[in-house]
Amino acid sequence: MFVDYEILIAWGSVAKKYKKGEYIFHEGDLPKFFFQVIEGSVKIFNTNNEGREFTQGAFNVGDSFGEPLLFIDELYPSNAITLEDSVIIKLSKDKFFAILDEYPNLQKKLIHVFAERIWNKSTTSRDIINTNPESRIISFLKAYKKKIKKEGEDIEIPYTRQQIANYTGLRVETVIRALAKMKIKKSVQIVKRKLIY
Amino acid sequence: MFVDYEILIAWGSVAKKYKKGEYIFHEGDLPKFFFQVIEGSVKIFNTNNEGREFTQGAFNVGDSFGEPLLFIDELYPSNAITLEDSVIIKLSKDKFFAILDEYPNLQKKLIHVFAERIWNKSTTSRDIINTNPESRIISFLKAYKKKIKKEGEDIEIPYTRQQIANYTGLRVETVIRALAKMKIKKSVQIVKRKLIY
DNA sequence: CGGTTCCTTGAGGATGATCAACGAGGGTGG
DNA sequence: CCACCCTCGTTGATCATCCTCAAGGAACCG
Repeated sequence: MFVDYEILIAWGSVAKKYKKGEYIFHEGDLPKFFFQVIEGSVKIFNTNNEGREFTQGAFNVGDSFGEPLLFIDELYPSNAITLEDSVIIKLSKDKFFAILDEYPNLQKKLIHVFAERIWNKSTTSRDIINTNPESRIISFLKAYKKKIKKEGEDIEIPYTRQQIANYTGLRVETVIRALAKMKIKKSVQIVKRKLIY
Repeated sequence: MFVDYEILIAWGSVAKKYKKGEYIFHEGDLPKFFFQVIEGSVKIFNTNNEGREFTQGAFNVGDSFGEPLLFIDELYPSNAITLEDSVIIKLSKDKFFAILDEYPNLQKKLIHVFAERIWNKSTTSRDIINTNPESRIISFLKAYKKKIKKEGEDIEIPYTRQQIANYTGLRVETVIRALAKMKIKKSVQIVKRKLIY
């Protein structure tokens, strides 16, 4: 979702700078704030005890994140970290609710955004549970192209092998080997280590 | 979510009977209706080409389902099927929107329900991606107990091994063998094949 | 009882994970 | 310009885990 900066500021929200790699919240924290990215980008993710990571989502300039938790009585199920130096605007839960009451069409926007996230997470689980590495990777790539509205064309994928692994729940080596096979099958191209799909 | 029957009926919704195992919609269908369970229960799930199944969620009397798709421009990512003989109320998309406009606190309810679903799906992906069969099963059991608000006590789990497998993305045999180990470790009990946790 | 559904067990195999090592490329500072 | 570092990509060998296939047993129901 995106809430106008004027509104956020009028209601007393505070912008804060974060260095690359700083945590905005941790798994298990009590959710108290609405967050929106002003500059930079944010990743929401989980790690398990072996340090393995799973990326739940990424958020860029204009996106808010973590809002669902404000509506339910649960702790954050994941961590949020900046992917680069960033500025994040922060507003207390009750003020956020007040804004929602004031601007009913923000509620509609929110419903819309939540609906998208549910759809996203449904398709992701579906793809991850059922399939082999190659299909998982293809699903991920398709989702990316869809997100940036380049579904027709071949584009360079701006993710490292490790990032793809984190999004698909695979290991780097597995991603690399799968991509190698896919290159032979010509389902992807690899030019100077850059992935094209 | 739950919308009062009087409201639904006033707006011309239709109740339909379904036999056990009938499809309400299929993956790939165009979403056109709001659905709410009046009697019986519904499961939303995916299958892959090998017939493997993944359960996305289950819905009981009073629950609506599939609503997120009404807000976005996508086809159903999953199937919906009745788990027993059921009665489902059905309302066209635009009438559903009209109701939402009429009753703003239904919007709030909807936001709340969507938020819960997002949380659910996040924790599920987290648990499924990262962990071994035993932890996945424990996560599933915990989620179930939480849902029915019996978190303190040991209860009989009303799911077959196959159903647990479908929820956790495992195979039946794996579930059975994991449960056997867990029984030895005393993390679950099995009495006359019934699972207690 | 006969059928159906569910549970169980064993053997064998495939696949992805793990561990270890190395190569390529880009950036930085001397 | 070169040396160094750091991140990212790659490869091979080995292993553990879960899946697959097959068969049979237990429980329940009409």
